[in-house]
Amino acid sequence: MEMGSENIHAKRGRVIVELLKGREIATKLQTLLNSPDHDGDVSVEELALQISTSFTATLSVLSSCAAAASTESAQIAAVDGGGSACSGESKKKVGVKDRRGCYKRRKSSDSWMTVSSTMEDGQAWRKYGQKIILNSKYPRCYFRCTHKYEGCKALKQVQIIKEDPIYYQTTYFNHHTCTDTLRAPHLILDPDPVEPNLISFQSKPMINNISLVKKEYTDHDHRTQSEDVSDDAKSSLNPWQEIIGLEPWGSYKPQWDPKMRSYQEEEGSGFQSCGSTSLYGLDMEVNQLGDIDNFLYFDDIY
DNA sequence: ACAATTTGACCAAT
DNA sequence: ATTGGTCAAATTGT
Repeated sequence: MEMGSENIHAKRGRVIVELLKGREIATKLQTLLNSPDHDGDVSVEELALQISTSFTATLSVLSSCAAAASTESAQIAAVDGGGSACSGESKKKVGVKDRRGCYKRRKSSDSWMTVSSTMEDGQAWRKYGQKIILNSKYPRCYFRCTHKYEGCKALKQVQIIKEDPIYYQTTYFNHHTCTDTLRAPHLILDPDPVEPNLISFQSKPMINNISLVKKEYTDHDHRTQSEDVSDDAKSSLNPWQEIIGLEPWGSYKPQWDPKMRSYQEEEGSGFQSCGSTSLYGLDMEVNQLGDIDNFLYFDDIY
């Protein structure tokens, strides 16, 4: 296994997948134990073994993450501000527009990550790219806010991390600045799952902090009505109707100039890293595990 | 007709 | 040289 070559991003994804798997099996086991005459196709012992295996795999990934954290912590570190994005007059094919591909990573921006069983988040997005990602089974899709040309800088990246049931890992960059009237009319809610019922894993450089913060979260707020999720699909979400969020790590923050149709320098607001409720050590403010099902938020620092 | 998506090219960072 | 993020022409959808 090329464990060492795998980056933290990929490892994080695998951790999530493993945990999801484990919980899936645990739920199965629960069902099995609750049924009066459990003569299912799988034995209790078998399920227990699968859970154990899944968690072992998770721990294995985590320990390797801790080792790699220090070396990779700077991977998104920024080139300090200053020069324009496209300074050089480089060799490019004739006929190609000037600003193509010109962008620059920013030191930091609002960013957070969620894992959800649906891609739908109530926002109007427009896909602008897709990439095969190293060590990833599925491509990463790039979206920007539909109202980009009104100045909204919101972006997101979506990637399937697990199938059957399907899970999408979504990384958001920048909050929407477009007005409510510009958004989908029936979805005025703040879509940014910044401080919902959350679990945060903060690691500097390794995981040393877990905190849970409670907040209500209602599902219908995050789904469009036009988006017809079949009853079939809905039921398959349970009990997986959660979103797992991972905290912002540094990233760039390009500013789109609607008139110039180009990116401009800008430095923006810091992310309110829900630190107000972060605590050291393992702190469970959520009364029970059931609450976690609604929304998980991982606060993770590289 | 316009709007959204697809996809290879392009660029910065590593 | 490789990788990931973005652009924009071509294509598809409405």
